[in-house]
Amino acid sequence: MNRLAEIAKLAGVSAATVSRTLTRPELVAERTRRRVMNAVQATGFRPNELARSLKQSTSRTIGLVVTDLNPFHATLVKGVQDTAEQQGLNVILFTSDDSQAREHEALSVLRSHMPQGLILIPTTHTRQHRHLLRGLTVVELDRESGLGDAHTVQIHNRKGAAEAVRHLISLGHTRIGAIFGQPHISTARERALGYREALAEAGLNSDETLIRHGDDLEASGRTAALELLDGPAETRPTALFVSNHEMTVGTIIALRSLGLRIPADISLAGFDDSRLMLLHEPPISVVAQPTYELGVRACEVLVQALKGEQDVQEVQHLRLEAPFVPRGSTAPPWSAR
Amino acid sequence: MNRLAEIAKLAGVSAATVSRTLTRPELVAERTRRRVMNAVQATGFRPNELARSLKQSTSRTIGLVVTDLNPFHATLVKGVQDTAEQQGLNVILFTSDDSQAREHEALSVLRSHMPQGLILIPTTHTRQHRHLLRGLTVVELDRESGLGDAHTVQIHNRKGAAEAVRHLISLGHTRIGAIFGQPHISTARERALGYREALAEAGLNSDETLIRHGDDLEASGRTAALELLDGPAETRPTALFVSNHEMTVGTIIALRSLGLRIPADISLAGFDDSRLMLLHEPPISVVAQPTYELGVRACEVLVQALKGEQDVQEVQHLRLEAPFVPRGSTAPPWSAR
DNA sequence: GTGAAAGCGCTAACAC
DNA sequence: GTGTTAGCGCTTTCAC
Repeated sequence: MNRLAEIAKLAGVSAATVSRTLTRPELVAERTRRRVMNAVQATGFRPNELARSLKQSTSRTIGLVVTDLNPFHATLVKGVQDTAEQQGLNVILFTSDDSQAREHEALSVLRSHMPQGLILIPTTHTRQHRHLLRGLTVVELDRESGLGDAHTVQIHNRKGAAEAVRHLISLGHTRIGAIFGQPHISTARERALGYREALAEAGLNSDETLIRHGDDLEASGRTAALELLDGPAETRPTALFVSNHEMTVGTIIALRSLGLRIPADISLAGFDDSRLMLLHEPPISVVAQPTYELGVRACEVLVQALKGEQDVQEVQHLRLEAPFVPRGSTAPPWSAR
Repeated sequence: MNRLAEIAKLAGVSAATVSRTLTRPELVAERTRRRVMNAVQATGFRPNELARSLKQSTSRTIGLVVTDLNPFHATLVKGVQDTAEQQGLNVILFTSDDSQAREHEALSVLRSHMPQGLILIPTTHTRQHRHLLRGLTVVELDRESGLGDAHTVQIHNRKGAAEAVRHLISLGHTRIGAIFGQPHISTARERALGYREALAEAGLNSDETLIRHGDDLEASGRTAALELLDGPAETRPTALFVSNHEMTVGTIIALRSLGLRIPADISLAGFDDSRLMLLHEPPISVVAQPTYELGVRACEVLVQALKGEQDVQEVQHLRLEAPFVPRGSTAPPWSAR
């Protein structure tokens, strides 16, 4: 006998009535409802989600695919999770590591779980996995893949980057090195645009030899920084703008290994705030993403989209502010002299 | 028509044969198998996990309940995730925030998903949720709740803590303040034991006024440190041992606000390594947990337990080494003078 | 307002 | 080796 039937027997009603009591209590007479609820509470019964989802052809589950699980993503995930829980949604988590195979697997597995929707940090492979997203409500988080029908929740990347670079320029820097992520990722592209925009405004022409593209991981930040600083002090950059957290960490390590003092020998502006950035001596100036809120908003957008499913729903494109926070790591050039 | 039946029609076989081809291909004739696989590949078919799990009364899913989602947990989760994926297991993630209600909800929801097993950072409430774990293979990670039938994967807390304190003693410290988590949590208790053990070995009697208990969050570390250092320099501790990462961060912040230099004015030994600890100036001496590996091992223990389900299986209790890593934050007392 | 019955998509006896 | 059939535990018409 299935579990629902047990409760039914206990309460002296049919299985259908138990089900109704649990899902649409207004359809059930007050007295019956009470009897059923008593039986439910006494046994600690909770309907089998799998059976329910199978029957309804959709689950109370959403997928969350992140590209990695560093502190930035952890905060993102927490924002999504907390919000999802409030909505009675469960989260199945995947990490794509920016890999084609893993993203494919994640999306494929996910489909077989009939999720209500999906929150996804897209990768450069997402477009070719388009078919795996068919019929799913998708919210792209942090980056965007260019798929027209997905909602997006991002920050003002260009603006944030421009602010940081303007700040460096206002301090008197003219040779500002930059380290971005891979150019086919939207965040990297937009942040690079902001960098160029700020330079152009100031009448500085952007020198391509001062630009590097890493892969958003610490090691590539280190390598890129070492390359940028591999030259005589007279010609090398007097400031660096690094466009994500991990690569900023890599840059800090590189600067140490070169014995360069921040900001005396070189100014550093990073991206993504963290306690590391805050507690570093000196504290690192950063473009501070509202990370937790990004997660929350992504989930909210998803929930809203799921609710209004019937209506002709507008695709939402949210952009949150990511203010530049000047701290001790940025100072006028040659301040050591 | 259900999706399996579609494939069946396409390949000119019955649904059962498609199912067999996918789950136990050795039972199907070579030729048939090829025809089925063609149809499967052509359509990108993947069986509905919900239906499969419902039928089999168990899913290819495991639950993962963490107490929070800070960088330490993120690494733990990543270890679990990566390993689970290799085993074809999906992870449903929950955060209990050490709250009774949230842990209850997490475990209750989880049950309704018929997971194969559960990896759990237990809380002080876990024992009273015992009934929600019935029939589930459980691996307790990081801490232990004392439930006899759960596997556990932890570090040598006592040993790690003792090493750290011995190091401080060997530097000449005799008044060593300590900040632990709540004493009803196993890690806090064990680390406190290690602290006392090291003091006892050295013939130092442990002074209860030098001990504080926080809640493993940053703010409580800050508060506790401020309390411990609220006194004349002559009587206050010359070194602090803080038994988790977040509270160590809080302590660093407290020391800064008091204008105390590390290690000149006070030595600091923390728990849990991170880039923050490493890049801090000076780098913080810590008991370094093998965090990622803890996650991996927890998942491995779970998988192994699931495999050997039939046999009378021994309950596994793993303890990994957490070596103390001395760095610049610990030095002889009064080294400033 | 409630019950009977069908069926979500799959797997596993059991028959052939 | 393969097909037929029953059923996992629930929800949802459709009757009454």
